[in-house]
Amino acid sequence: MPKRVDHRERRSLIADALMRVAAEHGLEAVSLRHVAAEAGVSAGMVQHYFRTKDEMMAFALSVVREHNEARVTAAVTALGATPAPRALLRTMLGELLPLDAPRSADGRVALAFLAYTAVRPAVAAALHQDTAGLLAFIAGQVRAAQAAGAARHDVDPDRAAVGLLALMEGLGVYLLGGHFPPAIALAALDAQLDLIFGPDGPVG
Amino acid sequence: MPKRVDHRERRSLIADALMRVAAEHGLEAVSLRHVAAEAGVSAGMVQHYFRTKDEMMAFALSVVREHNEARVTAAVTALGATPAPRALLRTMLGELLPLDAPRSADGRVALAFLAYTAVRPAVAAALHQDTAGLLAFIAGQVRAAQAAGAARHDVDPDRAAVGLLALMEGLGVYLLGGHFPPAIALAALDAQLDLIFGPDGPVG
DNA sequence: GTTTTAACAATGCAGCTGCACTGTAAACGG
DNA sequence: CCGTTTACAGTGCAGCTGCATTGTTAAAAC
Repeated sequence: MPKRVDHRERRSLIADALMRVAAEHGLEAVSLRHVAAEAGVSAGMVQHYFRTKDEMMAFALSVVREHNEARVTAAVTALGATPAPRALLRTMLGELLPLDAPRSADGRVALAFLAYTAVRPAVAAALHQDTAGLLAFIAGQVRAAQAAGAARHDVDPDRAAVGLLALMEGLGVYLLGGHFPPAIALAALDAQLDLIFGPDGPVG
Repeated sequence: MPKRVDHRERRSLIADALMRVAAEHGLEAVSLRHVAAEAGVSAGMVQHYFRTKDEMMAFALSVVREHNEARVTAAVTALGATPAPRALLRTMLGELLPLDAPRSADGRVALAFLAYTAVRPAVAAALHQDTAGLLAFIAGQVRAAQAAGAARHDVDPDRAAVGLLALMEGLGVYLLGGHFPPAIALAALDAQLDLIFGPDGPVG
């Protein structure tokens, strides 16, 4: 072997370039040569680390998922040991919203992949797991708040979880499309939390 | 002139073919020749009615918007003269969800265009108008229900409208991705209406 | 010190892309 | 009857696509 190289590092380098291209020009602008140019490497090198374009796309999708997961866990752990469910959800869902440039770039890539996987169902399995995990987590938080008397008892935790997650996704889509500014999205998120936890919930 | 032809009809024919291609294989599979083959016409004819591909894409986007608008107005007018706000919104938002094959196909195209316009902001102006119109309409319905005592008074109509529309959009995205079945989406929509109008609103 | 092998780089190729261009047939105005 | 105009069909072309192939270099294994 020559200079042994960290494969993961190179693949991440390429995937980052891919995401930059996708965030700026869309997924259909992603080609081996474009990505290679963006990464500042030769097209041959890209082919060396990804045997096919599909393999590269799949890896990039997994990176997007890891970004989101890292964001969620970072936001959650930053709140300390036993945060109030409402504050936890507000932080978590707010973190997933494309409210600044880096999250907006990630969001555009994620949206592109959403459209991508909607047409290639075989690739979408991992996304389903993420959604299911988030739903279970959110529902658990709502249930915990109900048990503590900090949420309305006439809401179904599972349906509320679906509603909360879908609301966040929809807000993200509209934000990415520039349909309304971030403040509106945050206000809608808080209003939704008010509806579930009551207007007097901890952390308005 | 030879046989005078209805331009709009031909353009619609081509746009329909484009949407079929986009719904099945994504927007990146849309090419002059693919669309022409799907429409059963020559590639030269497509070029005759659309001078550039961008012009064709823009027209197809407008067709998607018209589809949605037609669906909304049809659903609304079918409810008669003075429907209850909650029933109206339930019908309208339910109609916009990709719950069956034709709406799913339209939804996939719409999602593809969402990702498309997120990267080409210049094309998105018309979509903003649609969103603004829907938001104003929904907020008006919530306000009317409040005035009639048929909705909670502690909800802000504008925020509720944003929440309702974003919820619907998010549910649509998750449905298209196959993240959960239609029944879950409808349950979440009804639960959300319960939160805004109270569990005893007309038409459960 | 030789052989093997990983890490690239470069080239080539068939196929597709949007688009310009040319050709042809037909209906209308004169 | 004729020229203009519209509605197509067909061809050609430069450029890009993914991918296979073929180098070339250099570090590791023996």
